[in-house]
Amino acid sequence: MAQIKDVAKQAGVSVASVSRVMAGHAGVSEATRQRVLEAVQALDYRPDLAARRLRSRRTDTIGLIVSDIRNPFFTEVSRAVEDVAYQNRMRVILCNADEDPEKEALYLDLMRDENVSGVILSPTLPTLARFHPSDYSFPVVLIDRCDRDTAADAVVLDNVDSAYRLTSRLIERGHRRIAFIYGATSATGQQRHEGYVSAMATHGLETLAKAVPATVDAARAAAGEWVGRRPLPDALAGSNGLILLGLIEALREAHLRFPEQIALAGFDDLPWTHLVEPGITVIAQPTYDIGQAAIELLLQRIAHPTQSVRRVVLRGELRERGSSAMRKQAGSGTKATVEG
Amino acid sequence: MAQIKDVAKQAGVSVASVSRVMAGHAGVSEATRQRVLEAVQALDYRPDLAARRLRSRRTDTIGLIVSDIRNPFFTEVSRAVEDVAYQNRMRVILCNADEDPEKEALYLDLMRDENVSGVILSPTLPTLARFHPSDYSFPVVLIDRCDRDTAADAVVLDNVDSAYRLTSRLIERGHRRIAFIYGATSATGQQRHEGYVSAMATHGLETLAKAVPATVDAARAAAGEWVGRRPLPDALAGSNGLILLGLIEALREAHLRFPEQIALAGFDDLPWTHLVEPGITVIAQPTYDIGQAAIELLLQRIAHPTQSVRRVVLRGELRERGSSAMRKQAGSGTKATVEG
DNA sequence: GTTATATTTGTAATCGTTTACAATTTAATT
DNA sequence: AATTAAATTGTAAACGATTACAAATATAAC
Repeated sequence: MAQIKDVAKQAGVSVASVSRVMAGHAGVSEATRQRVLEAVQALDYRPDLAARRLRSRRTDTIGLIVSDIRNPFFTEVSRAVEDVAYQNRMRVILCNADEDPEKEALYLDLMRDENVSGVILSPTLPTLARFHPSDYSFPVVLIDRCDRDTAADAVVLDNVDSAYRLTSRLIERGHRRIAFIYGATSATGQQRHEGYVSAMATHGLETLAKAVPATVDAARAAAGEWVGRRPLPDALAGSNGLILLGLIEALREAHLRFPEQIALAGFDDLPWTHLVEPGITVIAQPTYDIGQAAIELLLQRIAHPTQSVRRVVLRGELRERGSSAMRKQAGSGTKATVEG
Repeated sequence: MAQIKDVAKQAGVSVASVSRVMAGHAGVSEATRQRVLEAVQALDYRPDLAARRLRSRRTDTIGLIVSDIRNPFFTEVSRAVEDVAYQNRMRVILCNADEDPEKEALYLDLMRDENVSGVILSPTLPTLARFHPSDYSFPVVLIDRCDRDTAADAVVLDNVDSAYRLTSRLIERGHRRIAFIYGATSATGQQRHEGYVSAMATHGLETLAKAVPATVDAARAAAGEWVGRRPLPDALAGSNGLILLGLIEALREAHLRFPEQIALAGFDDLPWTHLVEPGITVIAQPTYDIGQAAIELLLQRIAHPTQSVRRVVLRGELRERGSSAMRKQAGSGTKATVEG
């Protein structure tokens, strides 16, 4: 492997000039710039990153710690982060905390070791509760999960509003007894619950909510209890994609059809929400935009460490499909049977 | 930040001893080991990775280049890779090539720059066609996609066999005119097509196959042609999850129900395959195992650079659900209507 | 108690860059 | 042409670890 001194010799200049050209620094004449670039080409020189990072004390690397890589929300976010980061000559280290606070702490430690320029983090609840930016040696941008009073850069959905709108739509469609099953282990679940409660209160309706661990199985079990009792709720709503999946499974187990026997709605517009007949009404998150906003916010923060704390709130989009249809009305699609 | 010499001073030993303790090398007495560890604790010392990597010329980092991070297959693989890697004190750089050969080449270049210990790669077709391990400065393990004659470490599904079994099952169920829509841009699509052709030939049946770009839209368009014509095929099969999704959308558009009017089967057991009534018959890939096998193979290769080339072939599991049911028979589930 | 051997320790060179600073060249001004 | 200022270039000292190699110490063998 060619080194910087080989290039310098070949180009007939000093190593300093080569370094300056490689880093794109000013203060080097066009003539030497050309000669250096030629030598670089000729020798296929690539600067040694370890040496560069040691000396310059910068890594141009950012860390992305997601709570669950299997969640399509985070894969889409990570695509955006990666795209923008590489456009800005930054590397990305992607870590999956699997909703485990210990793993999360481990990865945050690792970020310190790697001396990253910054981190994008979707924190677990305990980490968020104790989160202070000053505890970290690098700037942090929170995504997806953030409390109202967390003093940190963040990019989040308008969770309360979105849940309010989703619930309101169910109410508009004639549903009254609306059960809400939400994730107990994340800030988003709590905030979406808040929006649900608020919408129910506005319309003078009683709430039927239950907090569960954010897994398909827990949601199915919880929903199983609701649908096993009589009277049935008019509608079931879930605070995220996994929970929604659990709700559907519970309905299938109980041989209940939606929307004829019980309506359904939730968060996250996953690939299957329009496939499951007659389609499921959801709040769609602007996932790519969230990632993009997060990395841009982080790059700004890195460039201006003292600028004031910013919070970007993006709006969820209500996508209404058959699952939230009016009660006591025949399914409008291909199904022939009405009310079991 | 404490440095190695601070620790050495605090512990009353030389920097060499500290280094040896940190690296877990032998040849240091238990007494000094303890004193060093105490000093490390006291000063909260963490070795500088850039310095270590520069001097030792090792990064203990592996690269994982996946073709499409949105594909659940790859997210699951990446979880496994990450788990095993971190257990072995290795870092992972995850890159998403988005099925774009140029991006892929860029990332492979980046891996060289990062001086990674090894790379796990699911190559695009052009890269695979010209793939020679010796072209890279690091060991490479291929996953998911590999030709029969590629001389490289690899972990793949038994694509031909799995497709053969899937097709055979459709034939057993009474289907004769089976259309197969497969991805033209990956080795897996081609191999699964081969298995389909082979099964059809074994049973003396004519093939109805079409290669498409591996996207939902392309699959829907292609399937749209089949289902627009008469006579209808008896069954539709797709070579991966995205294509399967396209097939279902095409059926919905044409108001065709499965399995009553046309049967359906495919690859990849995604979260929704059992939700779409009456469930879709698929070949499930052991995704986590594939990732695990890949990283283990890579670690072995790193430890023994000259060992002979290995290929791990994992078996796909046929999961039969309602979508492949016998022709001319009423749906056995909740649906009331028979044959449109 | 010597000698030989094995184990443990320390010194100092090294990894390949960046960058402060000084030295030089070029351009601008008088 | 002399002087000053600006732009360019080069020299050499970092950056913070690892690791030959030599030196010192402990252990074993006789």
